[in-house]
Amino acid sequence: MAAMSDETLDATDREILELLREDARRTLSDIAARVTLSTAAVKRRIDRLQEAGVILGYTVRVDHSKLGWGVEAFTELRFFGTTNVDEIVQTTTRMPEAQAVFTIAGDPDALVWLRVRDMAHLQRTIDELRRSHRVTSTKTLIVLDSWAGGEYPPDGA
Amino acid sequence: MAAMSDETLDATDREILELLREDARRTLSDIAARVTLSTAAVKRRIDRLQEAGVILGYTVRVDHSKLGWGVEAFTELRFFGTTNVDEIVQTTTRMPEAQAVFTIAGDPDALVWLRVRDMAHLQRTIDELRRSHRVTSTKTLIVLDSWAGGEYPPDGA
DNA sequence: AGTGAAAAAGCATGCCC
DNA sequence: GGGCATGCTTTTTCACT
Repeated sequence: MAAMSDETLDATDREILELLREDARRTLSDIAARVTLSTAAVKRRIDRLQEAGVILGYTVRVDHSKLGWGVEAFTELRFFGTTNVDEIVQTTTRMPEAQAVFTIAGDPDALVWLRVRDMAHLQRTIDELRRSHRVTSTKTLIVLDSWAGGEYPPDGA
Repeated sequence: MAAMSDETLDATDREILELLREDARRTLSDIAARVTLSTAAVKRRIDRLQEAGVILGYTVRVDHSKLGWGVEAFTELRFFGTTNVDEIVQTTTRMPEAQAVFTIAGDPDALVWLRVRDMAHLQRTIDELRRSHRVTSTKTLIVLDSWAGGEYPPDGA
């Protein structure tokens, strides 16, 4: 939760993170050329970022609509007074339809990012959400279009 | 938007995608061993998935709180009757605080996923959102905790 | 589509500045 | 913290099944 254990990142570190965000498969030599450093120096920096927990891992970006999961939605959940938040997250995250789960301060209590095949599937998924917790109400926002990305903070930490 | 141009993915393709989702830096030989195929065969499948647009790219997962951007929120936006949706997305996506933007069917009109340094920064960011469009109202959900991940569809497309 | 092997590219390490 | 040189691993390509 705090800043980096030892030191704050410098401009080069942030540049490297941005390059990896764009394409995590960039070679060290490619990155090295762009930040005007040697491959060894870049590798040491990346290792340090990984060690410090700034870099959590690497993943592939997939076009889910190409896989037939073309419908995206957000469902706002409200619970009875004392519902265990961990329990919500635990059961929800096991659903293959859940992309992400956010517990919220205030109203609603949680926000679930869903990805499903079609509207019928969405209906079933929402029903499942309602059943699996002590839900008092849900509201589902159906996504028409989305944009994801965003740069890294250009200024320091 | 439709399924894969040529053919549907088989179980091995989905297994490879899942392995890459867990860790996009796995070597071909590592993947090959897990799916009991040769590295060359795995490479051709991955190349084909990329060619087909199923694989969009590779990215790094970062612990934003370690970078000092520890506050996450969703802001629901409502606009005047005829506001150009593209315009909303265009201007919002230029903000470094915007992680993602979703246009929504119904109410609200859009959902913006924000990541900011602190509450003061959140306030400024929401103000900016309100100013930059013909916004009639906003509602911001502050994230207490989040979980992201989720498996790939285990069944075929 | 898959395999196996050779060539090319990239990575990892040790040593020095 | 950075660079260079070197041995090792991985990727990439190709001929063959």
